Amino acid sequence: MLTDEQQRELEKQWEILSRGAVEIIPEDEFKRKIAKSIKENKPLKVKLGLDPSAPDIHIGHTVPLQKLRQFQELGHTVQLVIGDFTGQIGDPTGKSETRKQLSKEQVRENAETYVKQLFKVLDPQKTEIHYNSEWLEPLTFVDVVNLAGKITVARMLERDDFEKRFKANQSISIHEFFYPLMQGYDSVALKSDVEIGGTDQKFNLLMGRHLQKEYGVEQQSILMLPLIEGLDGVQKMSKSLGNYIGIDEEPNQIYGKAMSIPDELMIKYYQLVTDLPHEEVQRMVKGLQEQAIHPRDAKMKLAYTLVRMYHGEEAAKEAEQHFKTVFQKGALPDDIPVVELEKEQLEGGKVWIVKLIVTLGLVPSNGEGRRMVKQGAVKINGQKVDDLDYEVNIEQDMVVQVGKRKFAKIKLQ
RNA sequence: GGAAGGGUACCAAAGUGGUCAAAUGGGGCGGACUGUAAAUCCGUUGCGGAAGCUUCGUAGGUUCGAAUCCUACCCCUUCCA
Repeated sequence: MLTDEQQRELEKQWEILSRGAVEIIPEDEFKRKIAKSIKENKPLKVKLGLDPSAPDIHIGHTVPLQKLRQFQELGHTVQLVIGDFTGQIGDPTGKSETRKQLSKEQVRENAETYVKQLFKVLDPQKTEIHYNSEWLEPLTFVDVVNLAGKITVARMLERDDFEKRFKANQSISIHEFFYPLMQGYDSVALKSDVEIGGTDQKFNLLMGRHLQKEYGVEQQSILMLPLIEGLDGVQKMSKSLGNYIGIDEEPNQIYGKAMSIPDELMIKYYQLVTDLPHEEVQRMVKGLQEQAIHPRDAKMKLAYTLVRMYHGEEAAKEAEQHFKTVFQKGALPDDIPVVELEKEQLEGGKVWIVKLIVTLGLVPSNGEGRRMVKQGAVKINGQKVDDLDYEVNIEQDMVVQVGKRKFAKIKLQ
């Protein structure tokens, strides 16, 4: 039995940890684990698996990270599993190109940047870092066959994407079946108490429970968090889709990208990827629903918060100021990238407009450049240029703009 | 191993000897309107300042001319074994 104080602690932890979770499997077991941890004063081991092929973290990744942070603040331990072994095998998602294999050194290198970024959210003192090659690589073929024997094909085909592909008569490689097995085996090796992941991970997470039981290890509880949509508001945030906000990005970038998300997404972002106190988020949500707060202001606050989280208060203020002057007042930003031009590139001080914007790196090709000029997207010192044959008299500190966001300042050599 | 169908641009999908740098839709990009939101409207979407060049799985061939026909190869799917 718990003392009254312990009981209160349990309720508090449960309230915080279950907040925002889409599903907890099984709920009562998870609660019992927390209770036991409090009673025995023993932290829970909370596992999160990571894919080392994409070493840049975006705020989509921070959804589980924020949750882990909460675990840590309540005294629990985080087990980060870097899937270096898994990453060497291939691609489980059925996409056609095979993922390029990473060498061990690359993986370690990636992992380092990765971990550095992770610690912007997590507490290093309460984080263990593991590489799953540690226990997967030594397995013999017999071990692997035994592992495969713990599961049937029918069970495998329960997994959503396998099922779909199977029904659609699309190919499924045998090795893809090993992905969930390997991930599940990680939980066996680490004796994890809890594993967290996105809703898309449900099958893999459950596999961990299944295998732990098979191998006689206490089963982990599962805590599933929502996936977050990217800047387009439709697709899951991912690097390959380019709809992400990276936590290592420039303050102005983060601020700007945050401002461009659809309104409907704001609440989700507030709830899942900010570190604001629960009560404050609630106020915001209510304000928006009752239209007491202008969506634009709410979004600016969101943008501000995100910059503050990863670059600090000062940077957030500056980014906000920058946004106001550049986009709300239409002024020029004060940090325009300076591009140096060599004298040889100028013929008598004049350069063809299309060539100029290509040289400055504002557009990738002449064709694209021509289009931009034709469409009135090009400005020189604030003056629109839509004459395709225009020859520019290059001057020192001339500012060239393409579209709303791309600027360059010319420096003559 | 056998038989059949298929591989077209960022994606989906037309095109089956010239008028095809390749319809249409989605996505992207730019402009207008706004709040760098949504919705809407307009434009644009291989490279090249032009002549032209390269592109329809890969390599050859037929032809004045090929995404389209022929040959070989690679890959995917289905059915049979």
